[in-house]
Amino acid sequence: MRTRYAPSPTGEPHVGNIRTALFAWLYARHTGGVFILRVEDTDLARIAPGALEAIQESLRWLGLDWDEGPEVGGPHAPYIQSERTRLGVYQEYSQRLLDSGWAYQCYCPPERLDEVRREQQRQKLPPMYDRHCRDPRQREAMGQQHPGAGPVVRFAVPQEGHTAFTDLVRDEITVANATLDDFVLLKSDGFPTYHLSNVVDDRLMEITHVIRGDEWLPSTPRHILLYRALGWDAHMPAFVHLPLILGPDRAKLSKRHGATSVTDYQRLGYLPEALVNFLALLGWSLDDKTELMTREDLVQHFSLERIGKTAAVFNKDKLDWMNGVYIRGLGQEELAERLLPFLERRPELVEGRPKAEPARQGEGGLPDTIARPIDRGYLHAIVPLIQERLKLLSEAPGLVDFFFQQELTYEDKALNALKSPEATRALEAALARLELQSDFSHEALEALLRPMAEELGLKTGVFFGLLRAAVTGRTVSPPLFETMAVLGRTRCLARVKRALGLVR
RNA sequence: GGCGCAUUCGUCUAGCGGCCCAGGACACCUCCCUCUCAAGGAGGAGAUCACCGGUUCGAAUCCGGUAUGCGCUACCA
Repeated sequence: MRTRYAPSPTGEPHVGNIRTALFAWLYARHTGGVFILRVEDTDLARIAPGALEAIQESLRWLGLDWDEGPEVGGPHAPYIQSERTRLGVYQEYSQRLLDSGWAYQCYCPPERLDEVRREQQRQKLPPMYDRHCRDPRQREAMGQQHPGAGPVVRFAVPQEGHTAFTDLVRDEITVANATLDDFVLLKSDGFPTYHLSNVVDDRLMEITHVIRGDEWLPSTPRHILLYRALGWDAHMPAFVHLPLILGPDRAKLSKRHGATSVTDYQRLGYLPEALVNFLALLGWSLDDKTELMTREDLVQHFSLERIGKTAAVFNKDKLDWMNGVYIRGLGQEELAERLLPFLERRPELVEGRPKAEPARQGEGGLPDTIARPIDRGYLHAIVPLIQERLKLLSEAPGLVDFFFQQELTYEDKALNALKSPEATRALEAALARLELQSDFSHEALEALLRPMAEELGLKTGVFFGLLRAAVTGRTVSPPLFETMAVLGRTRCLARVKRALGLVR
């Protein structure tokens, strides 16, 4: 089996798009086939600088390796369509269609096309090219009228009959040829349109399964017609149209919906393994129960038969949950490593992150006042305390900053809780005991402090809350005794004293 | 406007004629655990299977129509 992912380098790849890559990759890996990356950059106006790199980075980050394509090469190189255009690949097939009468040159200027379209819309007719230049005499006249502009090549769609094909997801699809217009194959700049380049390259690269988004379903009949016109009937690939991914408003997911590019998710602190798992479940399922699957599980179980037909809303809450599950499943060393770039705010450590971009939401890192590089040994001690409290890697700075601050900043809520004679009395008593305590293991601290609550006539929740506020500056933190143990005796004593100083 | 596709809890989905007055997951609610927050455990609420008609002893599952939604309708992919 040979599948391909054929993105257009117009920007950072978006999750809907990369889901298509995932499915094509999964199918190739599942069948022991070949996964190809092909770049469809035939629209000069739309290509974005750096987009190709972003696509490759995204694929790499998710672990979707390609067997043929940019950088790795392959028997059908080049894999970049602008380069193939320069080699005359599409020109050749366009000429072949011209010679066999399946295509014709069209000299209609854009203004005329616009006008025709407007008129059709006014009359509530389907907007289609009126096939003006399909007539050789008209064509010649038009050519003389507009000598400057290079002509485009259009496909001569049969005006009668139907075109049918089988989609592996949706079964039989039939369209009346009369509803198809004479679409452009070769643009006046000499570059092919998607329809031509896609069909030609899929054949030349011996693609067996065309796996792509549902938005391509309507143009598949054109592609079928092209295969036939080129005499490639016997080599028709199987078509697999994937259900679309929708935003919360149920419209096709796009940039309007906020964070949708793969690199955005990376920056926000999602794990690639979580994203892969989540994306695989958008339009595919194994059974009625299984949801957590590693990349290996997915490769092993993936099948075209179990791809769904209905468009799916991207459920961010569920992704967040799944990301938390994967974070909890990480080894502590591993988690610490992955947390480092988010803590130090060293963008170059977040793989694939293009160098000098301004920090985005969730990317704050620890305050600049905290020395870099941060102490790894200390971080390793902290990690177990926050592991089950993280949904996103980017949440770490907000959870651990108090561990690192030299001069603790107190939340208003925490400070207010300390401002009562009761609180002062409790803190003073605790401080006195802590000063005599040398063992700062969490067990020892608990053994020391828990009985104190009763002595002071305070509920443990209240008493521990006061200590928490004094030692972390927060009303919410990891468990008190473990936190104090990690902070250590010196910091704890200093902080309790400082808190007393602030409220006395 | 034309063409195409789709329609099961708020969301992702299971279901391919009787096992389903519909199962799982996220989110939500309650309780348990508990020093806060999480995590975890136990429950709960939530879907007249879009609607109408047909086929059948029997339909979420098959057929037809309707409605709604989405996609496509460029010298963009």
